[in-house]
Amino acid sequence: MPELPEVETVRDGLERHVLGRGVTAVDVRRAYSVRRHEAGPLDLVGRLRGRTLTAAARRGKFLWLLLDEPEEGGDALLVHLGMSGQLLVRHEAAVEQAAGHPHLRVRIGLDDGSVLDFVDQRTFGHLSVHELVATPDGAAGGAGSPLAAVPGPVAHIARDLLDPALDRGALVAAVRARRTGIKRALLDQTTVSGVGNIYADEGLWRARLHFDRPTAALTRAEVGRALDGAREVMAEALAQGGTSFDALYVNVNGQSGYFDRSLAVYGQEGRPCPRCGTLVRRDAFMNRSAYTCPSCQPRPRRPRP
DNA sequence: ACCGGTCCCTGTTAGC
DNA sequence: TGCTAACAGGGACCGG
Repeated sequence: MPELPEVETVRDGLERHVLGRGVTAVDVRRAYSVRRHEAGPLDLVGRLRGRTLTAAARRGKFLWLLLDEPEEGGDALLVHLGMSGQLLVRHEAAVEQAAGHPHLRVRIGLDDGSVLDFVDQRTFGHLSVHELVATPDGAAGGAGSPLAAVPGPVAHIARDLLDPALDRGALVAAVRARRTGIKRALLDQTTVSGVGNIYADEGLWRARLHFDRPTAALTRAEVGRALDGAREVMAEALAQGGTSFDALYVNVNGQSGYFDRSLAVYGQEGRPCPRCGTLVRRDAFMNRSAYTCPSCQPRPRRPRP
């Protein structure tokens, strides 16, 4: 599934391939894929047609394309890829060849004859148009952090771990102020964004912390290790997968082979921990999974109250 | 205000 | 072989 590194790869690909292009047509094949655009598919089409794509931005797993001739404060096409979403630029013969793709949800025609296709098998992803709002980023950025203009639905999303403006000290404090387990805190988008199940588990393994350790009882150093671990794994994945947009066009979905080789615990139930050889364990967690090394990441003695 | 549980959706795989 | 259930999971939403 697209995690933050894949979303950043897509953003980078959009920046290099569709900026400056004008929107000539929008074909919404499945209304569910634009469900977050409250005024409906026809309104979405009207707000995009004739506009020019002027910038590609991202926060966490949300990405957006800024639109020209802004209204007061500007507006943008907001995209979330969900579990299986892809944004694909198609040229020439590929435009027609892909027109019948079974999972093509929205097709955006561009003024050079190419199209930007939103393909999404499991339909958790969505597109919508929103005006930009200013956010003080109090959740993670703290006082003195730069203001940011983001689409309305992103206003409550904290800065992500790859954001240069992230205030690490304030984030550590915010995590320790929570009354929950460390993995829940890492996955809470209002505290820090962009950390999904994979990077939470890998970051906690690097930090040698069990996912259910209470945040309030962790030291600043321990929280810092968990955040740094997640950030480092994401940065490494980004470095490995950064060319997939150019190379494939058909697949910006993270299937570069990186995960097969590099994941220490995620999806590795029953296989040896790369650090100590103890077999990796899977636990049910938040309607999904949590993977740990039982030796490196011992379970807290007392469960959280 | 904060926290935890539930649900949305579809295709693949495991199990009986 | 054919069916059902489990699973993948970010984020909106809701009740306590």
